[in-house]
Order: sequence, then structure tokens, then C-alpha cells
Amino acid sequence: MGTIYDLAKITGFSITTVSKALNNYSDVSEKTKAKIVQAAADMGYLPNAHAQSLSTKRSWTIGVMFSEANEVGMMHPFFNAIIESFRKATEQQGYDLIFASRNLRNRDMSYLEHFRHRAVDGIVVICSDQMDKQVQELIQSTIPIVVVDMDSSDCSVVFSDNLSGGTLAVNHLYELGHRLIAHIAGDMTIDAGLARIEGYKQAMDRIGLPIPDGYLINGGFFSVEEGKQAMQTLLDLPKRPTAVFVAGDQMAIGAMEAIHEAGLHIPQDISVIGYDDIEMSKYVTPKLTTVRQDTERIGQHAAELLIEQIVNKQRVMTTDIIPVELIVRQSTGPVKA
Amino acid sequence: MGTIYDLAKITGFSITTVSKALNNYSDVSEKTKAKIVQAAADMGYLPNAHAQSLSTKRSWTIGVMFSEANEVGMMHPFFNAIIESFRKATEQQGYDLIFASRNLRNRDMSYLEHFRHRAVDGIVVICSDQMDKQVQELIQSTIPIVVVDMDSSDCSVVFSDNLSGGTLAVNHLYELGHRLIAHIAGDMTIDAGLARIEGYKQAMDRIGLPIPDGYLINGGFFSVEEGKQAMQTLLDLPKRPTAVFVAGDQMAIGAMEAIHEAGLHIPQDISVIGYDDIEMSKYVTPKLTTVRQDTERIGQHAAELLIEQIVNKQRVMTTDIIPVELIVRQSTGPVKA
DNA sequence: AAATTTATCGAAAGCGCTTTCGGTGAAATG
DNA sequence: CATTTCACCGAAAGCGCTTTCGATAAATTT
Repeated sequence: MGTIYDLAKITGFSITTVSKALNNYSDVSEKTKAKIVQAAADMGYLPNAHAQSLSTKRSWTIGVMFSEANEVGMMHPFFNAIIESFRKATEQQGYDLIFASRNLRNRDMSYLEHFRHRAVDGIVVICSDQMDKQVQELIQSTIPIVVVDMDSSDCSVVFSDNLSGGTLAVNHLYELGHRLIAHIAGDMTIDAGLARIEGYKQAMDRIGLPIPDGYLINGGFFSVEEGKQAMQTLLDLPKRPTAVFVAGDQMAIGAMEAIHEAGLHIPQDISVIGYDDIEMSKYVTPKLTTVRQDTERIGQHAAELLIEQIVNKQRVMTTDIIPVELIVRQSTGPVKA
Repeated sequence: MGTIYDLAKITGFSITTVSKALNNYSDVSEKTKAKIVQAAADMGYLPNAHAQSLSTKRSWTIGVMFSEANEVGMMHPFFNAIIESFRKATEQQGYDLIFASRNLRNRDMSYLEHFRHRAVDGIVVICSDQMDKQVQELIQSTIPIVVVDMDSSDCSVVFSDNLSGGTLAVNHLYELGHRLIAHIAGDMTIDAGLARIEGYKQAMDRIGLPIPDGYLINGGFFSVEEGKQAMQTLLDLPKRPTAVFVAGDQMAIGAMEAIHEAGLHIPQDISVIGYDDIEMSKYVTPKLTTVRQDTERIGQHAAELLIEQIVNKQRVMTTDIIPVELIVRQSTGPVKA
């Protein structure tokens, strides 16, 4: 406890000198610097972050906002992995994360208002909803920002190479001999979902495979339940697919459940490949083949991009695409002869 | 943007009156209050949180700290669920969460130092490590605090009824006809792990079942991998158990993997029951029977406990135990005849 | 009409810190 | 020896807000 005033009194210097000593200014002698630092250590002095922020207009905080349809917040396994990596990268630089709510002191405010109130130095938004007004508002603001998993030309964005991801999945299935390949897609209002659809279509086209009616089915917003339902209607098709590319691991897990419940076997009767490579993918039975998104790299890169903008005090609008990787496990196999 | 000075200039009142109007003081007339509020809305005025904090000595922030052996941070599925519920409860009251790091501006500091620096109003620690010096330091401090999942008589704590949980698991297995019931335990340095062991022992004792050599095995720190290993040594036992109670769902998933790899079937050959009921438990195959911890309630209760201390400005040291619930799914079944 | 309340407002100090700018004495320069 | 330079330090203003304590004019009471 204690303030620089206490420190000044104890050491006999002015608060100016104390402050300078603590901040390692060059115009205070090594001798007095040492004295002051020692006294600070002795009394367990710590600068008050709020006073510092007020004075310097730097808060060393970064606001984080999730925008996703299911409102699971920090329990979203994919977003969560990104944030964890983002956190590690930013904490190294001295930043703390503030998770925005929309309610402050019984006053309902927008995320932007919240962030302005807290005077964050930058914002990261992990967003699946392109249309979210709040996100647009954040992007339009002057606060440094980076958005993950969404496309935009108005700010720095970083997301996976979903187009290649879709292609990767289809090709893998094709090489295993599959010709009846369906796609349980994410909603088209979601950039990632749309890009994976595109990847799927392009790959099918390139291979020369037609997409039968009903083979491209909307799985909604990536939940297990929606994946399950989509798979069920897929199973009811007159000509059932032998393989299905699912746009997200959670949906894929739901799809697997539907397949099991129908008494079919994976991958003998039907192959399934997911997308994301969330934690649990390697623990379901059979272990899920999937397209891995590099959450580690996405989070870290987003952090770098944001901090760069903060320190340089100028916006940069890049769109960085992170490569994905095919992880072959046990849910995909050769087509039945 | 803008400050109360701007508002004062625009409306013609003093900053005092502006501040009072904004804070709904009684000694400013409705008429001027309306004018000021209107002007504030017009200019998009928002109070600067740092200035407010500096002046009121309330920061409306709560520091959160994880302490767990595996360092997975916010990717820990159980802790994570608790924090999410905690967040919802606190955000309603106007608090923001700050996730503590130990590095601030290239200065390595303790969590307590970090929290003091940020002047948080309260602290929540989700802790599995009883011995953590940092946690002790936090508890000894004067900042309002609540700790989850650990026992302590020096502060408010809230955790699950692990004793009953252990008993619940064993009894369920017993009722299915099992007599050879093993326990893959969490490390004994962890309160939760210890209590579940105790529950297991007591239940076995009450039933009159002996605990064969090697049936109580340390699974370490609740990771999938450790659970798998523990199960493997269990399977190598001369007299293999017909059922195993695992102290955590992640370990249980590892155990299931080991069982599958050994060519055995769940629950036909061996029943397994987990603990936690994390998200993925209902998606593994077979779906995991488990003892559910009420993360929703734990998080919310912790929030209430903490906020109460903050507003009343006095420490309370209660230990609240939240009931658990047996969730029967498909990984447990009657013993083979 | 005088005395007292009441309603409404503002000056000023304070929260803990940073930073500009000027001042002082000692060392270096001519 | 006079002058310039340099190293070191502090006064003061400012960051944006809250809160105490008076002050004033209007309303009420006697």
C-alpha cells in the first residue's frame, strides 16, 4: 500500500523525483533511484493503475467480446482456445483482458460504450455473426481493433483458410474412394460457414462430382443438436451419402450420434470429417478426423496485430489467413466395396 | 467522448452539478437534471471509469485467478463453466472481470500485487491446489475474496459435496451388482480429490466391501492422459475390477480409452462412472455416467458471496457446500453374470 | 414582516499519478 | 576567472471524476 506521496515523505524527495525514479527516467541519479526503489520495495508500494491510466491515457487493458449465436460465452471450445492463446500473448506485453458485458451499474449499454467507459486500449472480437450491429459499431469506432473468424475490409481480421479447409476435407474423402459426399454446413450468414461451403463446392466441382439434391444441408449455428438433426435428414435421403463433411466438430459429434442411433457404423457405413479440432474431438468414439484450425497461431497473431496498432497509434487493416491442417483419425475410412 | 467539463460548458452548470445530475443526487432539480442528462446523451458522454475509480475507490472489477496444475487456463472445462456462471452473475451487478496474469509491463509480480495494482474490488479464485502460496497470499490479504473448489477456514469457500458424490457413485455401482469397485483418484493434495476418496472409502466401508490392493489408484491431476494410464495399471491387476469410479470426467474419458484399447466393452465388461459432468461427457461413446457438479449454482453462489462482502465492506468466512447429482447414462450397467 | 426552512447550486479539495519546464549547483570549457 | 554545459531535482498543472460544505434565493412559518 501507500502512494508516491508516502514514498516522497520517507525518502525526502519530491513526488516528481519518486515518480521518475520508479519509471526509470534518465534525469535522476542512480543513487537516489536506488534509494527510492528500495523504499518502494520495503513498503510494498504498487502504483495505482487507475491513476496511471488517468494520467497517461493508457489503460493497459484489452476488451474482449464474443459474438456468437448460441451465447455460450467462454464455454465455446473453439473461441475459447483462441482467447487463451490471445491472452498468453497479450499478458506477456503487460495487458489485462476485460470481458465485456452489456450491463454496467444497472445501465444497459452497448459493447462500444462499455469499452469506452473502461477506456480499453484495444478490442478483440471473436465473431461468427457478420451482421451483428454491435460488432459493426466497434469496427467503426476509433479504438484499435482486431476481429477473429470474420471477414471485413474495415479492420484487421484473422481467420482460417476455410476455403482450403473445405477442399482438404473433400479431397481426403475422395481419395478414400467416396463419391457420395454430403456437407452439413454452417449458416451462410457466417463467413466461416460460407467459405467452407464454397470450398466444398469448388472441390466437388474440380473433381467432377455432382452435388445431389439435399446433399448440401444447413446445420445452422454449429451446435451438437443441430448437427444431429441435419444428419438425420441426410440419413433419410433416398440415396444416402457414404461420407459427410461437417463444418464444425460439435456438429460432427451430433452427426455421429445420429449415425450411431440409426444403427450404422463409422467409418464402415459412413465416414465423417469435422472442422476445428476442438479438444474433445480426439476423445469421441471413433476419434474424429477433422480439419484443424490453428487456434494457437490465430490467437497469437491477433494479439500481435492488435498490439502493433496500439503502440503505433494507427489503424492497420490487413486480412490474414491462417493455414489449416488435415488431421486424420478414425472417423473416416475407405468406402465400402 | 467528452468530459463533465464539456457538459458543464454546454449546459451552463458547474461540473459539480453535472456530476450530481448524472449520479441522480437529490439536490439538483428535475429540470436541470433532465437538461444535463439530455446533453450527455447528445454528445455520447460516458464517464471515465478510471477517474471514477480513483475518486471513489471502487473499481467495479473483480480479479479472477485460476490455480491448477495443468495450466490450461480458461480451457479447463469445469473451471470454465463455473467462471461463465460467475461472470453472468457479477455482470448483472455491474462488475467486470479481470483475468490476472503475473506479468505486468515487463515486471514480474504476484497475483496479489497484480490485483492491488488494478485495485480490484474483490477476488475469486478457482483453485485445485491447496498448497499454492499465491492463493494463501490472496486469502491473507484484506481484499474481499471467495474461493471455489478448495477448503479453507480463512475465507468464504464454496465447493461441491464431494463426500456425498463419492458415496453416490459407489452406491450406484453397488446397486448394479458390482462388488469389485476401484477408484481412480485425484491427487490427495487436492481437496476435491481427497474428499472423493473419502466418500469412496466410507461408502465401501458402509457396504462392507473391502478395498483390494491396488484398487485405489492415484490418477494425478485429472488429465485424460493420467486417467488412461491409471486405468491401464488397473487392467493389469490380477483381479480386475468390474467397475471403476473415476474422480473426474476427463480422467474417466482417458480410462474409457484405455478400456477400449484393451478390447473390452463398456459397460458390459466394465462400468465406469465419472465426476463433474463436463460438456463432452454426454457425447463420448458410451455416454458417460457421472456425478454432476452444479457449476451454475457454484458460480452464482460464489458471486453472491463475494458481492455481499464487497458491499458490506466486511469479510465473511462461510463454507458452503453445493449438492451433487448422479447422472446415469450408458457407461455403467449391471455386472456380468 | 421577520425568521426559519427548503430547494438548488457551485467552489474547492482530493483521488494518485505523469510530465513539462524551469532552477540550482557542479563540472567543463574558453 | 568568466561562461557555458550538464546532471539532477522539484513546483505545478493536469488527467476526469466525486463529495463536502457553504452560499443563495425562494418558500414557509410565525
